[in-house]
Amino acid sequence: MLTKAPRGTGDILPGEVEKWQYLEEQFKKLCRDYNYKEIRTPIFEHTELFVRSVGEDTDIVGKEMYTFLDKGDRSITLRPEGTAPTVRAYLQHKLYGQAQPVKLFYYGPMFRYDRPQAGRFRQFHQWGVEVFGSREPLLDAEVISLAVAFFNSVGIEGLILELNSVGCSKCRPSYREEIRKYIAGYRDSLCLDCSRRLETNPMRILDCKEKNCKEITNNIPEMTGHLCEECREHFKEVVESLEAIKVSYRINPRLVRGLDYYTRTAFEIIDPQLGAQNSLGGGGRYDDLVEVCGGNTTPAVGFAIGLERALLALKSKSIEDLYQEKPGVFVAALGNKAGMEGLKMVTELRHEGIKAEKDYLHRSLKAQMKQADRINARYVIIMGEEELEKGKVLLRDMKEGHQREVTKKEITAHLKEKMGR
RNA sequence: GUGAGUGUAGCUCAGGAGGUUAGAGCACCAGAUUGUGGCUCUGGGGGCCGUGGGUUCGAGUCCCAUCACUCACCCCA
Repeated sequence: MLTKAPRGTGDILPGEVEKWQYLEEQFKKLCRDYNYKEIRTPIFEHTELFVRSVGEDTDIVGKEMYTFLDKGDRSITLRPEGTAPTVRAYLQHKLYGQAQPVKLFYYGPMFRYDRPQAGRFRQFHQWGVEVFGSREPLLDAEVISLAVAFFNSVGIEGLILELNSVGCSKCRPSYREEIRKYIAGYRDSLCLDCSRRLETNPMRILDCKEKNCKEITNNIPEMTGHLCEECREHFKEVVESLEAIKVSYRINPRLVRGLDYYTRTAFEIIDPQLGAQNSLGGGGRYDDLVEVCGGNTTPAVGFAIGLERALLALKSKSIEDLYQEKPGVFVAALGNKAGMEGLKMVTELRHEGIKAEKDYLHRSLKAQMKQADRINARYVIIMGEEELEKGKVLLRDMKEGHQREVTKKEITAHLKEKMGR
């Protein structure tokens, strides 16, 4: 236990972390181009925030939250998602007073108490964007296109964008009733979860993977046919906008997201090559959430992408494809006196922006050469007693395999020129 | 929370239906003309056999429990 990370968590080690850095850079760059500003919120919040916003009947709130009492008897929850905290911050700092719409992005760890499996962890990382203050369908298209652009920019291919409209507080209740009525006759044939859903959230039955439930719901009228005038128009324009900017999509009338706050647009990006957890990201519109959290009516739309899953989809790509190790210089010093000179040398080189390393284990020259080779050193500076007495060092080109004497004074300038800096 | 599978060296794995000091490859360290990398050769260090019980003269091997990992269900990123 002492030497084991808790279940569902893990360390990101050198060799793997470079991939993370690569994805993080790409995402930040993209957000800058789309004019989104970063926001950083705490990784824990008052439990109430998630219960109210994500929804009492959702799996996240019902069974997946890391909740505890702090020493002041406050109920605290490690954030299971990023939208609610962003909404909270938006209201707390009165960001509605800024130029509209407010376009934000975030990145960080999220926590859900779930049984781990491929692509699912208890601590995982998401990044997402949230836009407040516009109900324009064109904005939905922008948000979706940003998610799609990210996957394109890092070379993840073969994804499917699924799209649906889940209606609004005006048209959804009647659709819910419709489902209830339709299914009432089949009540006994439903799976256990679904008979519960019939009461709590009938729309989720559409999403059930049980064979029986699927058959029952097969002929249920679709949500898209029950949208109110405004929602239907909105959905139509989202679709048209996506076509206008050439984002391909697939309408899935059964797409129902697991968080209660979604209205109208709901979408998910799926990698069919992945296992059971194949959703790389998803999001949608949540026009009522800000109000639920105590603010004025403020339409909003956003998405979240799972980093671990993006990495899974990227698996085929090797680190070398994404990340080039900076070539450097290895200083091989022989003997104690030379060792000190070696330290001075690497310090000087580093100050010049050249990657430099030396030996700290009093190893033989042979071993030091091996080390130099391993860290991909382009040059090795060999300093022995003899050379130092003459004020000179040996400069070895590891790639060409030859070496020559250079005076110690001019070595830095020399390398600076050679290493292109 | 439910189900199935798997836990032997840093990594990937061997260990015939229980029997001596638990092996290999890779990695690591050292040496092969005591100042020169990659290739090769030689040697070396490393293992509470996940943990705890039990059966047995004897358990890495059989039984039970437990923990962890993996995959799936549920749900989602």
